[in-house]
Amino acid sequence: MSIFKSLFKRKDIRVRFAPSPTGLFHIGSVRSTLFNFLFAKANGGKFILRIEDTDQERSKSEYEKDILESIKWLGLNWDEFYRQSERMKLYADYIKKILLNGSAFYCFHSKEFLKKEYDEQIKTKKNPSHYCEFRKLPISDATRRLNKESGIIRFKTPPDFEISFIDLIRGKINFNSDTLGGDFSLAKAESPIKFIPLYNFAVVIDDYEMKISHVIRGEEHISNTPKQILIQRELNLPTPEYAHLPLILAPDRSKLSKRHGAASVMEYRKMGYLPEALINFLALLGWNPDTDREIFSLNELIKKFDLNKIQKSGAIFNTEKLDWLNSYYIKNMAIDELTKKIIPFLEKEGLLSENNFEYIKKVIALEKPRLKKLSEIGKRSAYFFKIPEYRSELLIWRDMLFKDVATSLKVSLETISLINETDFNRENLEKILLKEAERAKNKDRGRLLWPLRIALTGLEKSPGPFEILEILGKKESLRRVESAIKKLA
RNA sequence: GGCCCUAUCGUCUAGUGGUUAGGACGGCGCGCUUUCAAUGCGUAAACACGGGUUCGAUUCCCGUUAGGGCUACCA
Repeated sequence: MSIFKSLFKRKDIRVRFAPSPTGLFHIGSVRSTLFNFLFAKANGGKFILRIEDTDQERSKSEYEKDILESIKWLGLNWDEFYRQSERMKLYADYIKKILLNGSAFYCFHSKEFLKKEYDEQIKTKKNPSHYCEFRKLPISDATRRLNKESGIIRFKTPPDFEISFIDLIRGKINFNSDTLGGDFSLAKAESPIKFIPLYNFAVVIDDYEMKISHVIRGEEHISNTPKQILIQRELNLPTPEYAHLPLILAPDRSKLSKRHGAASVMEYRKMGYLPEALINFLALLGWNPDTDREIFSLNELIKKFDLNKIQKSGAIFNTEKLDWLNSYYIKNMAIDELTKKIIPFLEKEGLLSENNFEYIKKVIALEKPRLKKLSEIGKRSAYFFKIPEYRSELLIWRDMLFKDVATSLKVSLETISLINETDFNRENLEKILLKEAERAKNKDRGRLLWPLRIALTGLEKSPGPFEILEILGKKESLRRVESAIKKLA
């Protein structure tokens, strides 16, 4: 392809993400959204969000809200927005057209009849299919009948017809029309004038009307593609380029779903994952940027993105790597920004009686390197916001006795109380306390530092005592050491 | 069952007709260290199987096996 041609083509790139609002915005959907977004941005094209809400029974506005909110939170903003329920007239026009040109017809078989036919086919080990005898019913007769009962508009699937298309990720894919299940449905007809389009039909119309150049969607849609191509042919519409993304799998290699724990984006948000971590992780799941790097911002992903580097096989969603990326982004986030993001998590646990931003900031700075998720903050740093509770046995370091611990704490208490408020910082505290610790038996620093740290935190595992002392301040620190000594008496 | 898709360490992946098959997460070990992290260093770990093609296949072809998707008046 010449440079001229490729530059020319780039102008017309239009892709879409087309969710149906029948459930929460799922991790698998994030990757579809992301790859569409990246492809559009990488090629100077447009990213379209289309809500496929033709199924009135199952579509819920709360789900649409969840989808929009999730996409915004991830920063994958769309250029154009459509809702299928607002385009019914358009579909009706196309339905009339396809009816008129004779490639579709009204079917009046009842659901019961269809079910019976299906069961019979299964029983006799035939492939389920419905080649409908209503094909021959004249439209005028059908229209009359429609005044009394509803019908279903079906496509006249041609027999033994080869359909093939090039998938940008997988190459050429072939289907025979005989394997499509017969005369597949296009729309419901509730009256001679009221039509409700079904998935395959609405998709074809919208992809055409929205001038979609590339359909990038999940692998589960491969088998819908030949049906859509058939409809395009009868309506004389161009076929877009197709790229079917591999699925995201649960650890047991099945399709990721709710039963594998959290799956919706908002749940990940609640668990304290950062959008940049989620995006970085999902981008690298089933795609690689041709370098050994692991960390990519959204803009870097746009620069690197290439459909050809997408994997063909499904990828398991591996929480450990997500956690690693999340902790990376937490460690590298500016402290003010991180503090703002974490405050709601502290509030949720009722740890913030007053919002002392500078104090919280110091705490966050200290916990930053050991945080995998924002939601861990409460458990880790509660002792900064309330008096810790713990068993006195926890104060014991190795083979120390209670009286040794009491002595050790008294040394700490005296040492600390000698330091001026103005010099009460980690460097000074470390210098002076370590000097004191050197006097301990076997020069075992733990004899002084372990009981001190427990007195301050009540926790077996925590950051070092010097930093904690500085943040807690002289007064509060002394109070906690004193109360530890009392505990031992 | 039928149709379709897929197959490199446990996981995400790089890679080539001839490589010591590379990286990352996780694991393990060591260093630092009062504990926990962070961090540095090191280490174990893979070409699903069987046929071809070829001087030579992890790489190309065919089959087997395994996994997945679809098989609606859902999308």
